[in-house]
Amino acid sequence: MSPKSPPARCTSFMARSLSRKISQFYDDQLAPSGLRGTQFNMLVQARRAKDGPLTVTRLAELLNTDRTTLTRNLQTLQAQGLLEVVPGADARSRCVLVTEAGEQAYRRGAHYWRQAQQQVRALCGEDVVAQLEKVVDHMLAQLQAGAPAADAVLEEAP
Amino acid sequence: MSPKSPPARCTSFMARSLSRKISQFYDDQLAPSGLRGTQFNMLVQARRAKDGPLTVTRLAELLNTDRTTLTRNLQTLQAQGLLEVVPGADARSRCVLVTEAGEQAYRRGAHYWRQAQQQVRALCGEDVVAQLEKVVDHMLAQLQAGAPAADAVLEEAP
DNA sequence: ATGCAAAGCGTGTAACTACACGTATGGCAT
DNA sequence: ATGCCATACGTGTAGTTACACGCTTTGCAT
Repeated sequence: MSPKSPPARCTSFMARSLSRKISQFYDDQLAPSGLRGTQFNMLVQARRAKDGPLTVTRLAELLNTDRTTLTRNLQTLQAQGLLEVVPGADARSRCVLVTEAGEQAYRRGAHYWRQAQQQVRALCGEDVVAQLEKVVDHMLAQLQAGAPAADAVLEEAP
Repeated sequence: MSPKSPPARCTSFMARSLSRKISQFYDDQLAPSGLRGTQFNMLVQARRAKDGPLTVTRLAELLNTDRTTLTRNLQTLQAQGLLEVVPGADARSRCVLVTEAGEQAYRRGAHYWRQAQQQVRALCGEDVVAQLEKVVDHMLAQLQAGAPAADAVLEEAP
């Protein structure tokens, strides 16, 4: 028998700590552009609207966030005139569009974002960042698949 | 010359995505205890008060958060009667204490937390979680050291 | 003793996050 | 045509996060 599994550190706490520190780093770097990291990422994904209608729900999926969270976050960018939310083909859906000001903000932010990317790699090591990428991909996929599986147990008998 | 470095994915976005999903997972697991993940972690660290006075600032360091963030987060636990914040030896400082109700909540939460820890390991793999731990440790250390270094550039000439 | 920098804390403000819930539209079987 | 479920979305509420700022207390140098 295993003598006593070590009281392993909290995975959630680790992930949260890292997220906060890295976000602060990116926010600092992006500050001159007037964008926060979250906002820049929203802009990046919203630019996919160029390749076809982009609904709120679809954008939320791309950003790995709750749809209702995106609704709130879109508001700050709308207030700044960087995004528009217009009625979609379907009368239910609403689609996101990047305004010209939004495009400019994106280009402004992209410069500082690239700097942040480089600095993080310089600080932490290219290999470490690559490892993080791998780990995140794997864990997100497993969590995505695992959470519904837990729910299904309760819905097995309708 | 390098032909064109690939447009690497955003490290901040990866970290945030992982943090959100894992936090949701832990929050779900901890739900029966009436605690959120953040709250449970606060409780865990606050229990160090047993080994000597624990100031707000010190606790914030242990939790890798901004001190003012902790001030807010403590309020929800105080409102539930799980923590107390009392004047410290130093008339400036305030110290955190875990109440008896807090101890009970901790024990209740610890059960579900262990389950969450196990499930994450089962889902994602022991090795992957270990890798995450390594990467987080390394990156946090580097970012901690790196951010001040950037500031120092501006304070070099007083 | 005085005065001044540093330590320790809280608040105002603003952003990010998601669950529970409610609303309206669409599509399809009857 | 009707009815019903699924789809798409917003809001109420509550928790998490941090920066800028201001307050009191402490400790030390003058």
